[in-house]
Amino acid sequence: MPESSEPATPGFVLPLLLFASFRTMIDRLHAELAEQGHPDVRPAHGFALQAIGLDGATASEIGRRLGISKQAAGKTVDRLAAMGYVARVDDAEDGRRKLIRLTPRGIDVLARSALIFDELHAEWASTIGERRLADMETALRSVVPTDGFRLDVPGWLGT
Amino acid sequence: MPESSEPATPGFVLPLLLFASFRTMIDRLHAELAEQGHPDVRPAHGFALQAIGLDGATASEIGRRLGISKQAAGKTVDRLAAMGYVARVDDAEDGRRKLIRLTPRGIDVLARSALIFDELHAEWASTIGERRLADMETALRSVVPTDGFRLDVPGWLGT
DNA sequence: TAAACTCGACAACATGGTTGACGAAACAGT
DNA sequence: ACTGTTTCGTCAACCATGTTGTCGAGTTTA
Repeated sequence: MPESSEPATPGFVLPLLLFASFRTMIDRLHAELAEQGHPDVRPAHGFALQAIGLDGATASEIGRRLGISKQAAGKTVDRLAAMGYVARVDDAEDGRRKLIRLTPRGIDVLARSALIFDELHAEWASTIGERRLADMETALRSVVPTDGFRLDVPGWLGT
Repeated sequence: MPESSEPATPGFVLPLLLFASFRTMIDRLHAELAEQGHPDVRPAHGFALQAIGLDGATASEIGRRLGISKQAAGKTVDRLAAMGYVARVDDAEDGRRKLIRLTPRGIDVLARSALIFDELHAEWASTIGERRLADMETALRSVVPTDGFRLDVPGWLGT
């Protein structure tokens, strides 16, 4: 058969490469974080902490940002609070709301994550070339729906 | 400060792009599969079916291929069997083993997945250019550890 | 003031993982 | 040929992360 009817690489390879590289980055991030005093943070927690941000957020808002239910967000907040990364503070203006705020430890892990990601990015740039890496990012942007990132990484696989 | 000390894009953007594009592909795959008579297959199932393959495999072997415990593999096989995608058959030569085999329905979903992935690959090639896509795959290969793909997508985020 | 909405919490459940235990079958060494 | 070790599948208990439904309390709106 003519080779033009078959792609040079089977189509299923690309998603595997995308996932493997994503996973490689996240694994290296958490290996670094573990060495820097945050051994218990899991990938899922990182996304939740990002969703909370320096300004804090309510559980319902976190759920909206992550694309999960407010109940699920509340449970994740419970675990983060138990680990000392966030704290609930009552809202004086709205008796229903409880604002989730990052503790200094939570801020620390976010700051370290940003640094580590920059280092990993620089490492990849030197491996595959700054130009090619930038081109890859551009290419990926053009195939990803533009309506903002949805951060609901976990759970999306199940149910 | 000089802009050279700051990457053009913050480092955390790249992993988000990688995940978003992986997710986009998988979501589109399953949207297509749902239309083609497989509405109940979830991403996690797809990986397990791939691990089983046309030759079949035992639960322990599936666990090894996916990087999960044989017990977890057994539970996933239970669900796949309940949905009619696989069947357990006793091994005549080894009384301990039970070979997991794809049913015709299981083979069908694998075949359709391969086709859909090829279509998606072609679509991306026409969007971002065949050359650039091939270059991207090459670049990704060079930053992903070479020791084979680990397919344990679910669960890796948790625990 | 009354109705409607939003918030956080509780309960019950599904799914995809984990570890530990255990009997049955196969294998390896004396 | 027996015995000890390994492997296979399964059961049980548990954890993490989701889901839906419910509900009281507080806020907003008509």
